[in-house]
Amino acid sequence: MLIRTHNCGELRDKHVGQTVRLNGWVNSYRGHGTGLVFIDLRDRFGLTQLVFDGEDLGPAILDQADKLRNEDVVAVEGTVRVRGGGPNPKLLTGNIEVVVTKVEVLSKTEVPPFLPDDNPTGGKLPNEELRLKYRYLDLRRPSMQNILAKRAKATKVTRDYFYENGFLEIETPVLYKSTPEGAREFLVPSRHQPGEWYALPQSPQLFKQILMVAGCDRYLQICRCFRDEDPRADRQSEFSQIDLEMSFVRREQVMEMMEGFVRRLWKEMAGFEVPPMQRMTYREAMERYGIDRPDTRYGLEIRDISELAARMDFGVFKDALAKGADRPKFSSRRGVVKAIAVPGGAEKLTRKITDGYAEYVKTFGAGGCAVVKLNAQGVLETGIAKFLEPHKAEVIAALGLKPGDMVLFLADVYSVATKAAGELRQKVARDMGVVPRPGSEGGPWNFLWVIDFPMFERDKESGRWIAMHHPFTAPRDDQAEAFVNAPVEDEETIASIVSAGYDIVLNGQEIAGGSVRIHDRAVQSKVFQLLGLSPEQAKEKFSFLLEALSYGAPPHGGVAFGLDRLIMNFVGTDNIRDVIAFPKTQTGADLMTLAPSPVTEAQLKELYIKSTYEKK
RNA sequence: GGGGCGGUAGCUCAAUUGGUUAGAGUACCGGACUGUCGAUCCGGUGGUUGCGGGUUCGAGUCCCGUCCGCCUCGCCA
Repeated sequence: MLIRTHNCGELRDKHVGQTVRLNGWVNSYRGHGTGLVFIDLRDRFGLTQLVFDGEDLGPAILDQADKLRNEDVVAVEGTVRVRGGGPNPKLLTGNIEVVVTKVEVLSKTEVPPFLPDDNPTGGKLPNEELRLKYRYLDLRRPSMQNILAKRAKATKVTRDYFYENGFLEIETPVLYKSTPEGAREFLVPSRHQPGEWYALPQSPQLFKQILMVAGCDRYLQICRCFRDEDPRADRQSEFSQIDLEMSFVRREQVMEMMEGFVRRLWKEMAGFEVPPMQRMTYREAMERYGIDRPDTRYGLEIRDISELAARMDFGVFKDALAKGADRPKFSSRRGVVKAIAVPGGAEKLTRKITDGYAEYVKTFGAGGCAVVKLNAQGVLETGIAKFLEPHKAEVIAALGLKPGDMVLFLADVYSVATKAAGELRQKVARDMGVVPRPGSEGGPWNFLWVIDFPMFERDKESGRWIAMHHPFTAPRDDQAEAFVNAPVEDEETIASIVSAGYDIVLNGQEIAGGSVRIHDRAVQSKVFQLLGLSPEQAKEKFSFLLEALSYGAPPHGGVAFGLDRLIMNFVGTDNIRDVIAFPKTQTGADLMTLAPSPVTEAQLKELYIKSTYEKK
């Protein structure tokens, strides 16, 4: 084999005159019959033009060139020379070409179902289903190679940063104990213990805490996590986290370390200097943006106008406000009226669009969305104008309205109105064109800490308390005493306790989340009590952790970053499958390997399993 | 589990109100061509319209079911 001396992206003017060997794939063939053939040779480093020149070398070399087709794998030897037909500025190697003297076909290809071309004729890539089936062909596209390279760089920067800061990279088991709260788990049967099962970890949460008890001090892992829930455009059932944990810290130390990491990562990946990150409480985020991961790159903030709305003679508002009126403020079941003022919306948001909003908010459980315009003459128009008219001055003052603005109203219980308003705000922002392009295209990267999450929330179905983050999340340091002393039935106090948790939000997307963990047994017992776990039940589920914590646990805390989402930001895609080498479909299938697939009866028998699935 | 969109040549798409032999570009095959770089020019092969039913004189088109993919609600501590 003609082993390469260079790759296909590195030859320049300075190599002219040298004899070189290149290996790669035939990217395109441009023939000129009996005399001259051009072939672009591709590897992941670039393209180099090869020339088969009949004048210099006689017809034999052209016979060989004629046999080559797109995606054949070849090795060539030849001489570098300045291009005879002028340079091609589109290629890094565009000043030179290699005059081929020897060709070796390393691997002849079948006609591929599609060519790995980032700019195919017609401008559209083959559909994703086909590209996933032939993933190895799709990954040959330069842009996919670029993504894989960026991902590799991001994980290297990650390891460098945390290694420099004293973290140990430690692997934790993939076959693990089932702890069935949280996401649905993937299960793996045990051959040695008939009827018993492993679970694949939703995250290495408990192991990393135990590593702190084990004296590892600082732990890092770039790990695979598994959650058997329906995927989305930005979510796979099998995904990667940058997972870490630190000993002898409180919230500030973890946040400082994370911010340093984000700063380093963005500098190296995007050349962007991350400014000091602002902090916002969960409550403020919910009030102003209706979501716990607010996109603060634009305004359109949500206002609570419940008091004003109560005085309006409008049935929809009155009915909503009557709900749970005796409940405390921010109670999820207390009625509220929320408003979003849209500057310039009167003109831009047509009836058709606002009708669409009414439909849109229904998907989040809201009944609809009332609309009013303040026209260019300063007159309230359309929708519910007549109900607002008697309170016009107050409405204008409360929402800071100017002629030409529009207001969208949501009236419902707090949880529904807030969520619907938050989602609607983002949709309106897209429609109004006020969302900046992602940072990879020059727009701002907007980082934000969200802190002071409630420790507990009521489960929608059962009505029981559930941990908002997970049951090992500590209360904020100044809240621990009040928490331990609060009676279980003291709804208002329990609901007001905030945790020592923190999320990093980037442009409205949660990219990391974590917390300081409980290392105090009184606090941990109280959490279990609230969650309705008896000491026996807690012991059965988490005995290994509780036992570990009882043998000298250092105060500790940690965080996990969603690696796939980080990479999506650096490559500028909104499709998570683009940043995973071998992704799965929405039904968890791998279209290349055709997993999942049936297994033999013998395999099942060995695992003491019988399938009850019946073929239709 | 619910809602929406899609599936026509290897690929990207078209096909009037249900109406002749389902077309185009590209890929592929053959031919021409000595400076191309999305090469060009000429010719050709290529179809179970995802699958199964139904309505109709007639179905790519309408109806029912089903499979697959995507988006989304629920779900994702």
